[in-house]
Amino acid sequence: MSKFYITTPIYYPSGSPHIGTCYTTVACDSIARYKRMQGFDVIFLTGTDEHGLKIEEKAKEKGVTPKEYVDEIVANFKRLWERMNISYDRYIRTTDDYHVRAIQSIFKKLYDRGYIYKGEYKGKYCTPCESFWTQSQLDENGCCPECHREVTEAKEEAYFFKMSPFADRIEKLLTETDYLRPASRATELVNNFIKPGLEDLCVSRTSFTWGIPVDFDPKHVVYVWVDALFNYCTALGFENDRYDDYDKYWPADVHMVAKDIMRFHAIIWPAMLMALDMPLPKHLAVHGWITFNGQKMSKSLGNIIDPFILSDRYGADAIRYHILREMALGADSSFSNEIMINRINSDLANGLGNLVSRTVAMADKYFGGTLPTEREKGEFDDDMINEALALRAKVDEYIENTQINNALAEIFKLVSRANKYIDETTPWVLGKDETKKARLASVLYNLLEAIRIIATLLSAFMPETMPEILEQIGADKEQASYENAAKFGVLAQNVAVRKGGIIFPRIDVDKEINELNSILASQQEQAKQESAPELVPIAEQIDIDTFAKSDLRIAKVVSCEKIKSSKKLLCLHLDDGFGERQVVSGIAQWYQPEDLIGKKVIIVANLAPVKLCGVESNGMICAADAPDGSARVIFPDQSLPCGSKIR
RNA sequence: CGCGGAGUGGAGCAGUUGGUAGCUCGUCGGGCUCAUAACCCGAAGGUCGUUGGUUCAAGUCCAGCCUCCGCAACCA
Repeated sequence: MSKFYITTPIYYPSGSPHIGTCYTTVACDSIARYKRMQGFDVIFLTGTDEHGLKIEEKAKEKGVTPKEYVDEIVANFKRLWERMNISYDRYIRTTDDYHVRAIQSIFKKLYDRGYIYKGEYKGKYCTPCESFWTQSQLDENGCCPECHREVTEAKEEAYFFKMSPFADRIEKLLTETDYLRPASRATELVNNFIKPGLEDLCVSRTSFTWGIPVDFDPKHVVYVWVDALFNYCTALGFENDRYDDYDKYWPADVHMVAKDIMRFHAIIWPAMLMALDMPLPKHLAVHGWITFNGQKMSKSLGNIIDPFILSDRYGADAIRYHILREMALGADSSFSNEIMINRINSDLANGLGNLVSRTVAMADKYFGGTLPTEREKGEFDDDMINEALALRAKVDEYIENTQINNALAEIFKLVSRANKYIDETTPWVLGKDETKKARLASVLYNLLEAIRIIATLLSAFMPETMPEILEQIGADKEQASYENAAKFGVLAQNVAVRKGGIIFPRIDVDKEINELNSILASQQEQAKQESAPELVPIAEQIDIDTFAKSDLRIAKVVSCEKIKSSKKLLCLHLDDGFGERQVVSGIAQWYQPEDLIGKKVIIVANLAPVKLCGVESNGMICAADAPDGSARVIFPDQSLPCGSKIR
């Protein structure tokens, strides 16, 4: 029996799982189930990446230990996976002790081989907080985001992983093999990261402690790359004795990830495996994001789609079907309540559900539920039967290429074909004619067979409802096997149907959309309240002399234009009373150049010049934070002359 | 000129190596009545973002332009 190893990423439990993580997991689950059905020896792995500064901070905010904090969220993830019928074989947590030990030994191995070396990490350092920050983490004044005091350039001792030795091999992996799916993303990676030269990767930190200690240098903690990526191996027992099937299952057949972490899996992960001379995973399947009404999902927009709510309303399988059917491998897919409900109605309720319902009802009505064994072939039979017989091979191929949406589309073509077959053969007419009983039995039998094949193949994608359908059409487990999905005539000639409830109820579109919108609105309200702008604490006290060092002046905007290569920057030419001055300001999102030209503003006149996106900036325009997160420029009394000093 | 993606009937998308546009939903008309007002058939609707080029022939190749999106950068 051949093996098949498929993984989701390990998710970062800094918040509840959303529809995007749900998609990745459901997609992997469906492939795992399909492969199991085909007889593969499958391991399906998912888990959580639980270390790092962010978790440490969130836990601190809540007043619990980091472990307590992640335990709670992990429970949430597991609850959702249970709700969505995720059949994972293993769940790895990077806080599991076997993983911790394994990572320490992997880190040491990389070090011993010379691929990890000790170096210096440069960044902004806040002395009172003893914390390192990157440029983007700093607050709006370029100060420490925690205490809002000044930061200094500083260096931190850190371990680095050498990337450059692997650049060529990685480029080949991306451009000359079918590792990356879709392959079209390779150019992006090569142009952005490989061609400019791969920089060595910082793989340890001393600025936080919630992580795996480097055992030979314990003031360091292993940073996410080594810690998280190797989960795919440690979960099989690599460098630990919790499991012992690394040799059997590695390399992975498919790593599925969303596009935001493609880079890590396409470049960094292969590099680390190469450094240890380990086999590389066979495929990296990259999918897009689920966007909500065309926008990226985000907490601040309050448009996070809650899979718990949706699955409670429409059932896990309906949600699984919708997201699997909608998402094409490379591209983003737009989600809206309307699209989802329409899809559920047309495909599941009108198409499949109704097909089962009418077929079973007719078997019931004309034959009391049990078909007689006499048969009579007729026109249209072969056409539908052939289509049914050809289906499995097509689905196999799509699954092989991780194209789940196409696999589902293919299956639903047979649903349509079967519905059409009913119209072609008009069983209700046959039912009125005693001499046509054998023909009628054939028609119904063929329909039941088509449904059996459909439901069998679909059970990997909709594991909750398909058994119900199979039950209704009188198919037993053996008859609903993968093996039998490529055969016609498997059900007993005198098969007995069991009429049951409606499997996919039709949804009242308008009513549901209204209700979902009101749920969304109340969520949004809640999100707003939770993120109610806490005022930035007043900074450390200073004396008048310190303040006097800042020279604030009135200046008039003479001209202003957008800086083309950036999204947020405006370049302003000012008259500061002494002459012309060029200032760059990050307010392009909120102000058009015309809004500012001719206006007087307040500038910090004695700031050291800097270059932003290549444009020199001498000073800064004063602006204040608005509650919605935007910045509003402060306009002083417009009669003040340019150059007036503010004090 | 930072990198990449996208612009196709009302909406969402297919269109492989160039040969006069397809699918799903929606709309309209018809049929049927077994079924979850479901199902089946038919019709309307597109100068395939724009301009120019290559070709007997371009949505499909080449060049320029416009618009949208994502990433990166950056937000003093």
